[in-house]
Amino acid sequence: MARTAGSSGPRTEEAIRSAGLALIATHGYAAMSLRQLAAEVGIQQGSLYNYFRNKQEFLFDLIRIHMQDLHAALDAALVPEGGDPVERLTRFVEFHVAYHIERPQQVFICYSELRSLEPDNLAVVVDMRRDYERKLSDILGAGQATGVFRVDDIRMATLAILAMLSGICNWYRPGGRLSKDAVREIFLGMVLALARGEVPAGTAEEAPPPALHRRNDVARAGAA
Amino acid sequence: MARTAGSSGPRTEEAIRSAGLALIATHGYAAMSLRQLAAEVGIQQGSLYNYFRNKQEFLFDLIRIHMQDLHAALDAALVPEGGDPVERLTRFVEFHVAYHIERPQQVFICYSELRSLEPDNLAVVVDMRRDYERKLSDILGAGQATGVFRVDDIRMATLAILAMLSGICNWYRPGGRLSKDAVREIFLGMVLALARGEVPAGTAEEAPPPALHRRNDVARAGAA
DNA sequence: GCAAAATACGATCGACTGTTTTTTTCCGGG
DNA sequence: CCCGGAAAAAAACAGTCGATCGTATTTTGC
Repeated sequence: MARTAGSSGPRTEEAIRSAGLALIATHGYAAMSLRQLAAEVGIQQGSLYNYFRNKQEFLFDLIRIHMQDLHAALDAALVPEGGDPVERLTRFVEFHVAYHIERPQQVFICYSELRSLEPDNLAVVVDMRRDYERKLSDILGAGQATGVFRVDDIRMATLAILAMLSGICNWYRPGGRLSKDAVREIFLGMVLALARGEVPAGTAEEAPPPALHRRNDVARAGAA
Repeated sequence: MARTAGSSGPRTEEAIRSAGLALIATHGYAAMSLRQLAAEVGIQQGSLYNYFRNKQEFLFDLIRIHMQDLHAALDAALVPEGGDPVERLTRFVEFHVAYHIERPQQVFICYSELRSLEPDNLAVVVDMRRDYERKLSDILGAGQATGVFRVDDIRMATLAILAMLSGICNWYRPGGRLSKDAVREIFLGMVLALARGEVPAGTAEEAPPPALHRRNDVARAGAA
């Protein structure tokens, strides 16, 4: 036998993609064998090579396409460009949480399988991620300029926010205690609190925050 | 030839452990071959089996021992048990950042290689992590009771804080822009801001926060 | 200095790996 | 109806994998 009845290229390609996503997310790229993947799709292992040149290209495509989709979706969520920084940060957080919570497997792979990418492929993905981070940094910077945000260090705040938001994928399960909407609003509240900074009780709202735990004195102590 | 001159069990064991840590952190558990590990240590592959029964046990020991050390170190950092919640949270954050920033490889493995653990071993590690999380939750709960902390959901705040703190290991490099101490203080400030919650400008400091972005109405909308 | 334990070698096992090639069959457009 | 290209099977390749074994040598305790 050879070509099976009812076979269709695009349909098989999609099946390979989604099966590969699940297998890599569950067992990891290195631990997923192509025989396992083929069995999941219902074809022979050799036939996979009608759809990619090698295993590495398959992983890279999976990651690259997700990152491209992510960028496009974020840009769509952030138009119109106007709005004050609080509103833009709100839109960013609500988008990020909603998008990631729907695609936990892709997100997990994009973080945990970077080490499985060959150097050239890794460089491409790292650049895309840096662009994404910058979009958040720009919002924080704008809010810092108008005074609605008070973070010690914009770069640190960017990384902290992305880490806590992306971490949702590690524990959120549909049907859990909280709905997706609830999780989104709770995390939005925490991000806004973080961005607005420390305002200890008893301080007039327009007064600058006390020096306690603010950096600038210690920040460059160990800079290279 | 057989036993080599100058060979010592404990010394080899430590060499295997540290080489394995680096290899797994770099390439992943599945991608690390025992031949690679043995070559790094400078012994033959079969000799590794004098130090563990199989590859899985090696990974499990690596993770389990780290978690045990982590717990012991945290407990030591949190004594005496007294102190107000802000001080205890400060101690927790400063400990967590300092401890994790010194052991990025262990931390990375403990998060990313959980999927490589066999079910029984995984259950042990998950339990240990839950205990660790609970210690942070208890601090947040105490602060919530006295009113110094105002988070919408203690469980979410626990996960958010741990995610943003542990994320430091993913990007911190010695000799970077910020010293370890600076990173620690900046993240402490962000955690405190997050825990103290949203206090919009114009609100009296003792008045309860406005309902905007607070949960309770929406939290159980999709609960199972 | 001698016996027992510790340590490592070196060869080997069968199973599995990613990949290539050839062959067979089916699908879609003329 | 039929033919070219698409799709999959089938078989094979050369390596590598984790694991086991008997054996040789060194270290250690007495």
